[in-house]
Amino acid sequence: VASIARVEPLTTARALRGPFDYRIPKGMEQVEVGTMLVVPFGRQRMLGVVVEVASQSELPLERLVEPIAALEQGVPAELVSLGLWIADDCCSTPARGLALVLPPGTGTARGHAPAARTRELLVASLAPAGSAAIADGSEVRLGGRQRLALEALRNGPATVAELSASAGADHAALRRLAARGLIELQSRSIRRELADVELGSAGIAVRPLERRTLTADQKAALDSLLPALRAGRHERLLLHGVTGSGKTEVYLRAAAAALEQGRSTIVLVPEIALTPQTARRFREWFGDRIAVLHSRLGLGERYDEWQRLRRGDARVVVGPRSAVFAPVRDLGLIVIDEEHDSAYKHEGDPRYDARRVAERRAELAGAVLLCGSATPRAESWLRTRRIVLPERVDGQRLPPVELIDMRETHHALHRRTREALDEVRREGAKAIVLVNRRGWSPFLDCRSCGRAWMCPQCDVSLTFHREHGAQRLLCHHCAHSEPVPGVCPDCSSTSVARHGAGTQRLEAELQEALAPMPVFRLDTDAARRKGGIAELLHRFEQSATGILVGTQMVAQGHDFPEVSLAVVQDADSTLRFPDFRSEERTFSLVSQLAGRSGRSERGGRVLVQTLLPESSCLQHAARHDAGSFIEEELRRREVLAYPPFAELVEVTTSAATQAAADEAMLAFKEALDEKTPDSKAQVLGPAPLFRLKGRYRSRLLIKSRERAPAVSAVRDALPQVVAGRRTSTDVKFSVDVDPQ
DNA sequence: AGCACGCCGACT
DNA sequence: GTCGGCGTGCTC
Repeated sequence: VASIARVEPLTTARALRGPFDYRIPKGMEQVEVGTMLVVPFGRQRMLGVVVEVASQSELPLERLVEPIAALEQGVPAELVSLGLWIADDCCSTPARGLALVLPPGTGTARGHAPAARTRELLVASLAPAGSAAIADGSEVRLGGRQRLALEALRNGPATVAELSASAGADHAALRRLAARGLIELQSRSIRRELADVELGSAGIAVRPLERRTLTADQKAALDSLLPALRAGRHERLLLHGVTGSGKTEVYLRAAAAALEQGRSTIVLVPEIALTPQTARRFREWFGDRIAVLHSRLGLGERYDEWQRLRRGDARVVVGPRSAVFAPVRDLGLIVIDEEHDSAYKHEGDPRYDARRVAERRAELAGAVLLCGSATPRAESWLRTRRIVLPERVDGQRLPPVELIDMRETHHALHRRTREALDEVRREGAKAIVLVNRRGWSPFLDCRSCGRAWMCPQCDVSLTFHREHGAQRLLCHHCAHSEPVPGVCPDCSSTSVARHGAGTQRLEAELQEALAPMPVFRLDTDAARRKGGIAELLHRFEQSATGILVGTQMVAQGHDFPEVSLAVVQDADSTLRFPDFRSEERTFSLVSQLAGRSGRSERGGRVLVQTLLPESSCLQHAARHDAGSFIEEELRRREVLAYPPFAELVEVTTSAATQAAADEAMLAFKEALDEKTPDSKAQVLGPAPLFRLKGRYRSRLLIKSRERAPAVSAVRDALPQVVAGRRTSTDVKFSVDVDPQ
């Protein structure tokens, strides 16, 4: 009789090694893999997920306790194993892996799932005794952290999370302070913030499909998928098609074919902002069998969509990377649109890659994986069967790309670029200008003593921002912001110089130079304002003429037929990045932007400003030759033993001091060496990383021919160091398998 | 991660 | 003596 439930408690602790066994009482029916249980755990009660149901336990039965309750809503078993696999694959914890697949609204909170739109927050405030204690500190004995916490609270109440960031005070320290009556702790119920705006390009009209019949290429692509789709056989396919070659049409037909077999489809897009427009295309075909799933839906909405998918009412889901965890019934197809996009990599713990998760899920479900891109990753090119869509559906040619040598120029825009923009104005057309920097100027210095303005929390220079007359210096890595200096604090000189040009400055300069043509700015600062991206793009589309200035966002997925000129202001900004993927990224960015131009009747052109016009990735991009670029890139990576010919695992430590970060890293490296005495894995570093949000960091890179042994060595060494060695408590480890 | 236990320095 | 910070160990 199966009466034991193996449960993973939903806690983030690294040192905790589950699963833990619980005795299922007679009355508690329907406990299966995926059931969520409220269980007693030590002195606490905690939410956990059943990962296995067994008839026996290694522990004597009388040591086991019974769950307190079972939640109504659980997780499909298929997703439980996917979550646990991610935990392993990314060197994370079971709880964090499982958190990815839980029904919406089921946090990692203790107790029971918050059904209401509230969450509990522990808020600390200074008690009268505490204020007195600060006034004459000598009267009370306090630890360093406690003193810091008390002092921080003088500015008003704060949450535990805030205090641990500012004063390093943890729950335990605060509870002791509370026990002594120096502070008060209150559990405050706060309303979960709900997205009140419809996201994405709500206002943008969908152009009717030019053609509902497939081109010969599209048909060939589809035909090559159908056998596997109909047989329920796992297969991977890379659809390599230039911008405008009709990849979406192939996705639609493939999803329709899956649906004919009674099977569901997951469609992944790189960004939430791209969800609505893709969802709309699919809705034309599939009506209300479409669901949309992303983190900015309100909790209620998200829960409803999740339920519709789980019940099988909706059979096609569109969303960003997290939609790969959609609880669909009978998965038959996963589509990954713009598969090269780095947004598919999740930047929190676990640092999963939705493309890899999709591969795994499709494989387990016997589903077809269909990836599409105009600029595929070298990895996919090498490992996936490929089908080419060489022509644009409208029969137009790709626009000519011109590389402009910036070595002789001191302006942000070359004379030829300015002339081309002026021509756009005269013709009443539209242009897109890609500027890879937010703000006005990326750095400031003092003309007389050379002082540079840096962030006090991070080792980066502050960016000068100027918008609507307001000026600030901002750090792009943390929330730090300070007023613009009038004089240099070191030498009292009043001559402070701003260097370089960002989106704000280009916007202002173009506004002046090209008046009365309207200039629209698209970057994260502009997107945050009311209306957001959608409204901005709508205004650009509605305008008869105009310039769209912005960061990478302008290169993505929005089609404007009247754009006849695309400019990359500084193509080297991505190339200068010290990273083996920088060439691929640059190639892709230039190609994507080129795809935005030249759909107009007057044709189009692309200008790429660069200090390195002879660089091979720009040369290939100028010829629209993705194939040769990738082949060359693959040869280079093979020689240097980079992915896909090797696997990289990046381990980072962070701490309040460099010494602590380094020490922890050395301890880890020792533990790792013990795990892999004879391995062929190469351990590079540790090397210090630049300081971020007040935390000093250290980085270790492990390079290995095979992924599994490297990952498992790291996975074994981690808890040993975290739990065993007495590295100072505030050291944090972070592991990134296959960093982007 | 939480939570309790127990060691040991600091102060009555 | 006692108070309280801080290190250590455990959770089915």
